[in-house]
Amino acid sequence: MKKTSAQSSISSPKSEQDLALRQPLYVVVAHTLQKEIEQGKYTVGSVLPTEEMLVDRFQVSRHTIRQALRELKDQGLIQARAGIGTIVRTQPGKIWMMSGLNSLVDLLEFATETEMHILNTSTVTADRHLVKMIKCELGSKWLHMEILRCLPDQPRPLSFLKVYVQPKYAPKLKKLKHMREPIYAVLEREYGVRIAEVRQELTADSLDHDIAELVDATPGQAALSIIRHYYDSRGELVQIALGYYPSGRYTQTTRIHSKLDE
Amino acid sequence: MKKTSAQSSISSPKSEQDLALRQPLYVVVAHTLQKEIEQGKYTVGSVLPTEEMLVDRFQVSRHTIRQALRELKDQGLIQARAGIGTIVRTQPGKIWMMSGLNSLVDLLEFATETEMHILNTSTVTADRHLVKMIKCELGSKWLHMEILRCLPDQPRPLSFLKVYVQPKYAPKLKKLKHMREPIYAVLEREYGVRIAEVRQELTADSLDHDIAELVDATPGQAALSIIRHYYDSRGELVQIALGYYPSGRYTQTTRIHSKLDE
DNA sequence: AGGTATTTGTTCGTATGTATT
DNA sequence: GAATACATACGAACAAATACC
Repeated sequence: MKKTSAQSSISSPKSEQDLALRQPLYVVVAHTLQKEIEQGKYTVGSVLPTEEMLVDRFQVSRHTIRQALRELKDQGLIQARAGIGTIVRTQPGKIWMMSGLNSLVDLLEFATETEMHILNTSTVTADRHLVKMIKCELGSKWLHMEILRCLPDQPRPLSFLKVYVQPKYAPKLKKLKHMREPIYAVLEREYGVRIAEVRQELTADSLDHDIAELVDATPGQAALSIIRHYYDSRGELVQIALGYYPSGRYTQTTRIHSKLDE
Repeated sequence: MKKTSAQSSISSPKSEQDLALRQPLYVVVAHTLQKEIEQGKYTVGSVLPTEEMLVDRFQVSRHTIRQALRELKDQGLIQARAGIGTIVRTQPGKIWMMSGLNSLVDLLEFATETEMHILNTSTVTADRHLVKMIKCELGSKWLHMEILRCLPDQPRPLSFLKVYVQPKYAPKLKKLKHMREPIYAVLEREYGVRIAEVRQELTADSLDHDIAELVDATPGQAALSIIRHYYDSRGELVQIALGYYPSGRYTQTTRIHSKLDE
């Protein structure tokens, strides 16, 4: 007499869960609310239903509702204040599409909008120079690809990428010449790999002659250089990308929130 | 017979709580564990005590332990995996001190280590140019300060900052010429303002002549330009900072995690 | 100004599911 | 398959912040 009062309005009890969605309840709730915010059901500045009302609506415990709201809070989507309620802060996607990078979802979705032209592909062993560049293990082997990333309606490339992928994923990658989807999407489709975390390191640099020519920029021009390490859900490093973004073509916004301060 | 079994080993029952620390239990637990990781009690790669053991040790519920661990997880400090345990991923502070920016705490602590030389102070009204630069409201008034930020043992400045602060905080700021603490610390000490969120926008630029001279760099050299908007816990904008970091003097690392993907 | 209702924040307890060894 | 350890989910209560009268 405890199991009978479970889910009702958000996902069918057992039929649809078989193939696709066996997701936790709080994820379902969070997604539902996020979609509704995107669709304008709750506008920026407006107040979300109280936790108790959401409990009634989704027929889950307050604990589950709060966990869902915490996800949205961590994304900077909403802001909760005791005594007031939960207000919508920003509309996801809309404004930040091209520049935003607040969550992994944003990062990956942004990558989807670009075209990838693969210049060359090779297999490399990490020497000291490469170890220093991308902070991998000495002697480790990698599939190396050089890529130009372009936006559909822009004359000049967005960036030049040097990508290093674990060799076990080489078969499906090494013959590619052109992609409309990022490499992580290929890995997911072909190998079932899901990226769970990205760590990136960001500096300013001057473009050298070779790269400047590739991206149609002037040598010495300022550029963002970004090194990204991609990890799967088990914490294994699957991909490293080194990107050069000439100044004026890319801006990155980040949100840093405080929960633990002293 | 429920309240008597509360806190014991982490904070004295009622004596020390009066003046300073009336913090939630999970914050205390999180801080304690973080300090212990910093001090090497748990090294990188090692396994933290199980949640049940932590329940015994801190004499709090598992829910509270999990909330504490979630804080550390969100910072990228630890990684939990079912069936395995909770492993330490990175040692906070140590390596990333100069470069790291994973949480607001890192950002603010990093700022503490620098010396600020205030070049000049003035009051400005936002014109179209300023609105475009720092994305504030047209006609709003700001206390403007130009600052050189230096690291104690480095010959050249780390960065040049143009800072805009709400005029209501001007009295305690406008006569300053030198600080060993960042502006937010002054605001907190003098006005009780606590920064709860920072949004930053990051691009690469070439240094113009004036700024290059100030930071002892060559004109045209690449630099990170970072715009930061500081908000308090009520979501009010209290400060905007525009920083120029010549290439080679500053690197920023960020961690992006996925919890909600579809 | 002050008290009460509302709403989120924190904390306890308990049970079951899932991943790993 | 069994034991271990984290993940998810239920319920309940009180505290703290805010709004309203």
